[in-house]
Amino acid sequence: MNYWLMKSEPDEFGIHDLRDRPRQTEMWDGVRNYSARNHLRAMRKGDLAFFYHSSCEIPGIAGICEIAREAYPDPRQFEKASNYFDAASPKDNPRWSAVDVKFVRELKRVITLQELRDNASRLGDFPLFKRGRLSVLPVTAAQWREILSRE
DNA sequence: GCCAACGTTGGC
DNA sequence: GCCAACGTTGGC
Repeated sequence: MNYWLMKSEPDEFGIHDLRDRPRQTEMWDGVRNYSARNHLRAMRKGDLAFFYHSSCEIPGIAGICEIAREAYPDPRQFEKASNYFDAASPKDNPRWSAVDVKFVRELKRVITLQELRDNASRLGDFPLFKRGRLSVLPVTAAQWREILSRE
């Protein structure tokens, strides 16, 4: 099993929105960055992901979700009215992928970006700090455990 | 709202 | 294939 971190702006879609969805499941669409997309495609059903709140008052990890459906073509890329429409994406070889995520639980408290930074040495090479603004990124099992131990 | 850090695009 | 210009992300 693999671990991931997925970013979302809580004003748009936060961990509570996922919790309140029918079947507590939602399509994770709109990823328009190739390395993030490649991470989506590497996800397997049952993998776990940190649900990270970005662009908000207190950025950090707010909950845990599970990959409920593996990568499939993101329907938004073909919808002209969508912000995520991509006229250059071939119908027979869609450029962008989505997965379905299912709510697992909220964390007892948000583990903030500040706190993660303060403990960077214990996390080792953590892509959240480095690879720019990637919205979907891998987490090692050791990092997963280390972060949850702070809860 | 600013701006640094990246990623993407497109001219050459 | 280089790289400047441009766009986006996301913390602050």
